[in-house]
This record gives sequence, structure tokens and C-alpha cells, in this order.
Amino acid sequence: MNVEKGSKRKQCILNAVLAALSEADYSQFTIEDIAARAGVGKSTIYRWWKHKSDLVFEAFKLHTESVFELDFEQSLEHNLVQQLCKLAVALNHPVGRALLVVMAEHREAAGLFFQEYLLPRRVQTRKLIQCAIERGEVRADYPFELMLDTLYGPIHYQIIFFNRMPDDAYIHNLVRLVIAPAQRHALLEE
Amino acid sequence: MNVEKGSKRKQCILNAVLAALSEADYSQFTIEDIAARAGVGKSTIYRWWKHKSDLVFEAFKLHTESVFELDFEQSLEHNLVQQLCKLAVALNHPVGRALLVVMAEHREAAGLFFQEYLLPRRVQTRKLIQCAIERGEVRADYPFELMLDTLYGPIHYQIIFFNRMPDDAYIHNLVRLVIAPAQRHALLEE
Amino acid sequence: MNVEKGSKRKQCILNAVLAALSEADYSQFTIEDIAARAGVGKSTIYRWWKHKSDLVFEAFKLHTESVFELDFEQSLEHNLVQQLCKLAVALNHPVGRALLVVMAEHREAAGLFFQEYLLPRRVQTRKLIQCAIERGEVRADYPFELMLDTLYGPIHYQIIFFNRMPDDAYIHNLVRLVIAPAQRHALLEE
Amino acid sequence: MNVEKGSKRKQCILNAVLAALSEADYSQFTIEDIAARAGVGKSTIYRWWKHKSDLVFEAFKLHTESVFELDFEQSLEHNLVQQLCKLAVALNHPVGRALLVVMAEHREAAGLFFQEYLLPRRVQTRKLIQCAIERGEVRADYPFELMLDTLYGPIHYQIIFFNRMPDDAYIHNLVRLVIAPAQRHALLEE
DNA sequence: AGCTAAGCGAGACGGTACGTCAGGTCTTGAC
DNA sequence: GTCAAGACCTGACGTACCGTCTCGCTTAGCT
Repeated sequence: MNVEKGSKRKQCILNAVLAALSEADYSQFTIEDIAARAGVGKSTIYRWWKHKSDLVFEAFKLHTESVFELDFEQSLEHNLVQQLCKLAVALNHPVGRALLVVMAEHREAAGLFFQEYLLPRRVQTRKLIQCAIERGEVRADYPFELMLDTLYGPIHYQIIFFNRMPDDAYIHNLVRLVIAPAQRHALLEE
Repeated sequence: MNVEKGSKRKQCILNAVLAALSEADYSQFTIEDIAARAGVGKSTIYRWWKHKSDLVFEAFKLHTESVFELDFEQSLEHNLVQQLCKLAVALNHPVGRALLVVMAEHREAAGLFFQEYLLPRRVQTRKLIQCAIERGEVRADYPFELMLDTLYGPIHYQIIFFNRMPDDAYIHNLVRLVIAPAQRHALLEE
Repeated sequence: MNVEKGSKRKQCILNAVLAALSEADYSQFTIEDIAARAGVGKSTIYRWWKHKSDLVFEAFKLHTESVFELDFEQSLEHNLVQQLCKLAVALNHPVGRALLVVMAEHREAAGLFFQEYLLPRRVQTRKLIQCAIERGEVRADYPFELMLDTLYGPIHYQIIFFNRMPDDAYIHNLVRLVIAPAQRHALLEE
Repeated sequence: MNVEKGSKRKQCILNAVLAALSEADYSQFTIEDIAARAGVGKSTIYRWWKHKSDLVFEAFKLHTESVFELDFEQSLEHNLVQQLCKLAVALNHPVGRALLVVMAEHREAAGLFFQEYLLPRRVQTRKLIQCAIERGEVRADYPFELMLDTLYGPIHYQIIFFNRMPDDAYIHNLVRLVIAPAQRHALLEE
């Protein structure tokens, strides 16, 4: 099929993107290099992706498909720790670093990507929280949106500013610190 | 004096940087434009700043001198709210946006800038916390480093990913949420 | 066709070179100006010509195609006068002046150009001399290589050092003076 | 004295020029390099020489003072051979090469230099010819100006175009070929 | 001997052109 | 008919020198 062929090519190009970003960071990432690696003409790339940034977005999606998977059977805390660990690894990986550059560079594109990809994942996490509430793990009247920012924010902050990937211990401490009040209040109010 | 003369020119160039970044974002920010705005040869810029990133760093410093001023007479909460508000404004300003791009792009340069400029400011905040401990505002045994990440992190996260400047209400809520446990414990332990 | 298309653009660039050199001398001759005149990017020029000198060489070839045409029906003297007259005009033209600068500046490139372009023309002149010998115009045992230097040399010398284009009278006298011995001996030996 | 001091400095600069041109050709010849070599500020150079070309002219004069010395006791032929040999060496030396570049580049400056320096030397040679005429070495009615061009021209021609320094044999043959008619005619008319 | 003014080194400065590079568009020939 | 290959225009990069200019520091010459 046409579609299949196209898909095959797209896949090939995205693999080249992942390979390129794994070898060097975003500053040496060029379309021409990707085309050469993929054995493809530049025009073929531009046929499907309007900008270099789109390539990075898509590569990041490919690279982080599993990061946002939740296990509704497990506790909220366990899920958050798992997710943040995977997120930290993903963001610290060259592909994630590239994503951060692109997000910082192209505000509108960043906004779109956030709306279309990251926000829905966050919605999933909200659903998880809802479950936790229903299971009595955390109290219901708590600013969970804000709480999520205090979880996701520090991960990004550490990577960009401290230039350091938060390790498991950091993330464990972070999660415990942040969800404690939501739990403690619950306990207190009992 | 030599110093004054040099400073005058440098000042002029940095003003051009601020002007340029105010009119358009970092992607249209070019050395040649800065040189033209400042009425200066390109070489004069390259004589003092090795990279475009250095220009941005310095412009950011200039632009945020007052952001990190603390008032040790006031409460910790008040200081944090004030500082985060000013930080949010500064980061959301084109100069701050440019800084974020540069930090994401140039890891090493970012590390240096963080060590030399941002970390010392954070040390000041730590001192403020020490005061607050001594004044009994907050308990002593609390992971304040981590707490600071949960304050600074969300501000950056909101700006980069939500593409939105946290407003005063957000920051008030954030600070209250984050320092509450440190205070509550203190109260509880009395 | 590819060739034609490329040729068209190359032609366009070479025309720009000729135009530029006609308006100002080699010292104001810049690649950027050529690119602008030809409505072409700089890189397009650099794709085909490694150095500015190559542009000048090629422009000179274009400009002097007819200079070295010989008429084997005519006498040696007549041919030499004709050729030297055309050569004088060509060298005195801005394009020729530029060639002289480039030849003086880039010895190796000059050597190549001489080998590949000027020497073959000189070989033609040698053939003409051979004809003249066979026709009895000049004697066979004469150092014609050296003689050619005493013809071409003064033309260049006048242009570079006297900054003056040799006129027809000068060239007539020169040729007569130089070939007389070759002829006279022939006569004497009869 | 002021003059002496200035002279000392000028000498020092000219030595630096000769040294620089001996090590690399004119294309790497920069004022800044000369200033550094001479341990002198750029402004000191520009105080005495308006342009880079003037430096080359003066260095060439310094370098060729002895080239144009004639020995009126010796025969015309001997003098010409000697002079042309020395000229060939001088022109082939980097300083001479630089002179050729500058002459080709700056027509007006070249004209001035020719008028003020080279032409007077040629006048000396004319005087020598006058002696030769009076001594009966050569006939009086001969186009000696043109003849001189056929001597000097080929030397320059060989150096610039053949990129080859004429050796003694070449020069001997050249001189003999060129002055033979002037001598032979003299003989014939006796 | 001390003082002042010229001369100087050092090198910053505004420019101009360089040659390179990559982005994103457009063309072409082969498959 | 599609697509790799790559030519093309654009525009910024960072570098190298130019010729001008300003700065203080010598240092000579006069008091």
C-alpha cells in the first residue's frame, strides 16, 4: 500500500532522528544529516513534517510511549514514583533534551504539543488521583493540579538548571514530601 | 577611564540586547541585529562575548538584578511569594524566555551560569530559611532543598510547558501549599 | 537539461563578473557583489568556483575567446600584429587587469591557468610559425620560443608598469623589430 | 635627533616587512603582523605609510638598491646581462612578487612608483646605451626604448606567467638575441 | 631635577568581506 | 508517478584585517 510504504519511510526517518539525537545533541541535529542517515531526500522529510521541531516532537512521542502508562491497581504514590522516574530518564535522554530546547524555542509549537500530547497524559494522572480519592488514599479536597506541578516541575527544573537527572532517591523523597499533606490531612480529618 | 568607556559600550550593547529580545523572541535574535542596533561592529561584540548565549546570560542578569533581593525583616512566606512573583515576571519576559532557550541548548554554559549566578541566589534564600527556623516560623528538620525545588520548579514548568505566566494567586497558593507542612509540623511539635 | 540549466546560471554569474569588473577594478570586486548582481546566493558561486581567482580566470577566458584566433592564410607578421593588438586590448580591459592581479597573487593558480589556457594558445602560434618556416617567411633555425617572449613580454610589461595600453603603432614596431632578424637571415641566406 | 629616532623605527619596520615577506607571500602579509614583528603600534606604521602598498614599494627599493647599478666601463651587453640577472632574482624573491601584486592591484600607485623609481633607473640604462653608441658598440639609429621593453618585458613575463625565474642562460640568450640586430646593422653599414 | 608635551605601544573600534553552514524550497532524472 | 538527489536562495555565523581612534605611559627638551 501507499500508506504502508509511507509509514515505512516515516518510521525509517524517525529511527534516524532517534539515532542522530542519541549520538549528538540538538545543536548538531540537522535535517540534512537525518536525510542522509535515512537514505532519503530532504523533500521527503518536509513532505510530512513542516519543521525540524515537529520531527523532535514526534521522536519524543515515540521515545516516551511507555512513560505515561499507569497501573490503576497500584497506589497513587507508587504510580507517581514510577512515572516520574521514567520521565526523568526520558527527559535526560538526548531526545528529551532536544524536546526541551524545542519547547523553549517555539512557544506556539510547544503549546500545541503540550495540549495535544502532554495534557492528555496528565488527565490520565488526574483520573488516577480520582481513584486514589475513592480508595481513600488521599483526601478529596486538595489542590491536586497544583500538586502535580510540584511533582513535574522539580523534575524539569533539576534537568534544565542543575543539569542533573533526578535519581530514584530524589524522586522518592519528592513524591513522599508532596503527597504527604494530602494523605496526612486525610488522616487528621478522620 | 578605560573601564567606564568599555562599560559604556557594553552597556549600550546589552541595552540593544534587551531591546531586541523585547521586540522579538530568541529565534530572531542575531548578533548582526544587535550590532546594528547598538551602532557597533560585530567584532566589538565578539571581543567581549564569546557566544550569543553569554550575551543572553548577561542581559538576564541585568534584567533580574532586583528579583532576588530578600527582606530579612519579613516572614519566609512573604519573601518567597515576593521572590517567586518577580521570578515569574522575569522568566516570562522575552529575556527570561531567551534564557530558558539558552539553558536548554547549551548544557555546559547553562551549568556555569547556574553555578555562578543562580546558585548563590538560592544560597541567600537558604539563609532566609535559617532565619525563619531561628524565629520559629518553620521547623528545623525539613528537607528545604527539596522544598525549594517544589517552589522554583513549578514556576519554570508553567512557563515552559503551559506557556503561561503563573499569576499572584497561583504563587500564593503554591507557597502556602508547599510551606504548610513545614509550618504545621512546627506547630504540631510545640 | 541539467547542463543547460547549470550553464545558464553559471553564464549569468560570469556575466555579473564581467559587469562588475567593467565598473570597478579588482579591489572592489567581491563575491557578495557578484552574488547580488547575478541574483544568486553566495553558496551557488562557491559551489562551482572554489576561489575568487577561478571566477576571474573563467571570465577572462570568456572575454578573450577570439583573441587567440589565428589566420593561417595570412603572413606570420600580420597574425602576430593582429594577435598582440587584441591581446593588448584584452589585458588593458578591466577583466584583463583583474587577471594580472590574480596571476600575481596566486602563483599556483596562475601556473595552472597558464598551463591549461595560455600555453595551448601559444602552441597554436608555434604552429603558425612552423607554417611560416615552410612558406619561407622566416628561417628555421631561430629561437622562436625566446622570440615569442620578446613579443608577449613587452605587452604585459607596458600594461603593468607603464600603466599604458600599447597602441597599434607600438605593436607594429615591436613585431617588425622582433621578427626582422628571423626574416633578414632568411634573406641573407638565399 | 628626532629624525634619527624616527629613522631607526622606520628601519625596524622595513626590516620586519622584509622578514615577513621572506617567510610568507603577500597574501599573508598584514599590517598587524608587521607591527607585532617590529614591536610597534599600528598607528606608527600608518604615520609614515598611508597604505600597505607603500610599505611594499619601500621595501622593494631597499631590497633592490644594488640591482640597478651599472658599470660604465663594461660593455653594454655585459651590463644588460648583469642587470637582468639581478632583476630576475629580485623579482622572483618574495619582495619582488609582492611588488608585482601591488603594481597589478593599484594602478595609480603603480604609476607613481614607476615614474619615481623605475623610470630613473631606466634612464641610467639609456645613458649606458648612449655610451655604447659613442663607443661604436651599437648603431645609433635603433629603437632602443622598444628594445629595452623586449629585454625587461620577458623577464617579468616569465616570472608572472611561467611562474619561473629566468636563469642565466635564458638571460644570456635573450640579451644576445635582442642586441644582435643593433650590433649587426652597425657592422653591415660599415 | 622636575615638568610638560609630543611620540608611542597597545589595542578597542566600526566596518567590510570572507568562506561556511543549514534551513526550507524547487527541479530533475531514474526507476 | 514517485522520490533520491541535490541545486538553489537566503541569511546568519564567526573570523580576519582594514584603517581610524583613543588611551596612558614613556621620554625628551625646556625651565
